[in-house]
Amino acid sequence: MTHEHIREKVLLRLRKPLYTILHDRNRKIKLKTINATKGQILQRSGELNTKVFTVESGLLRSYSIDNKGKEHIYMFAPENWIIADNCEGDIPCDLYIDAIEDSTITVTEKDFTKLTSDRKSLVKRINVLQKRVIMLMSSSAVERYQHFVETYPDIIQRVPQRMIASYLGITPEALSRLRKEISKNK
Amino acid sequence: MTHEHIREKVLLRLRKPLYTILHDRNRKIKLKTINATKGQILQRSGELNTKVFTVESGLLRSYSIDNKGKEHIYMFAPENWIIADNCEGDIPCDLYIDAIEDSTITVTEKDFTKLTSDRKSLVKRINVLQKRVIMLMSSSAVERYQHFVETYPDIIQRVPQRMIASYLGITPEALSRLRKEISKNK
DNA sequence: ATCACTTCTTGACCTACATCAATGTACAAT
DNA sequence: ATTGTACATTGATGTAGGTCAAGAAGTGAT
Repeated sequence: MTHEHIREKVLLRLRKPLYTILHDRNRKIKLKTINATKGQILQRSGELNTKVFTVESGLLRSYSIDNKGKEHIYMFAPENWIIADNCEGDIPCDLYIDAIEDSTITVTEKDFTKLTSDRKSLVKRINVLQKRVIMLMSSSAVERYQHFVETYPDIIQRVPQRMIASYLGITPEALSRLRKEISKNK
Repeated sequence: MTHEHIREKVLLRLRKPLYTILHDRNRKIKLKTINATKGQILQRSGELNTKVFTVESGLLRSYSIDNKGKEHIYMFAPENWIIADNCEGDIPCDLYIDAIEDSTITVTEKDFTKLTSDRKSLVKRINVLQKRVIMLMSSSAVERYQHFVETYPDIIQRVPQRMIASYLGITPEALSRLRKEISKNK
């Protein structure tokens, strides 16, 4: 069974009905309280999602699935925690969110109009960190290097390699060898 | 030479004079513009620091130093980026910040009084992520596990081990073995 | 009670990356 | 020109943690 097959299988398992809305506390500010049963999925990677979940009781988690079908948990959210994918309204999410225990959750919509430029920069920063954490957990050194090169092509020119290595979480020796491999395969 | 010795040596190298203030643009809002030369350190780990650096030109980096004296770069900050340790006013910083190139930087004070509860939660989240990134880069699986147990003792009771493993970035098998080791050494 | 299902554990083996040590290379200071 | 210093590369070897496969133990459904 190839990685593709495993991934397919895992993703299939995830295609289940979405949560049901049990109670509309206040329509005007788009705030709903829902109950989710253990295992229920609240959000899928790839969806355009603008929801923020506040856990009243129970336990949620957010996670990504890598190209081998392996889950990587990004965050647990017990009582009083807020959990959401840090994607903007028109960008597909990276994360799945589901319930580890039966949970009661308040759902609100992200309000992008209310974002001050100051808060926007915080949100952006969280975005970068989210990607970084997921990368560190699920990608090889080669993948992390290539992602870095694509994302910050200018930085590469300006800092010594050993600092790139230090950013990627590997040794300068490993980076040197990995670059050699990459250039060989072209 | 032991790790302690190496660490001492590295830390010694870092005890150099702080930056000098060249220009006070506006005292009232505590905003200063400074020039830093390549290699100059703007902030040290362990300091109580409430400064935020905005890079006008040049390139800064923030990094931590682990218990073997090894640097781990947390972030590069080229032109127009903001860089700061995400510590609160009365908690010592985890990060060093220095200049990779000669740089011009605007320095502002963090203003905790102005933090809305909403923004506070974003800042808190960044804090958690910062620790997580540094952990993933510089700590072993055992250390990450122990840190997790200390930080979220309740979560441990509520989720299957394989999810803890998935959060830590290791396999369930590895976690099982590592727990065995830890319990053996007690 | 039994079956299916999931989780945890254990063993054997593998691999990505680390460590250590040597060499090369560029460039700044004298 | 020469020496020093920081950086990159390469080789030999070590190791933390991954992979695969096989139990064991718990748990819920029939």
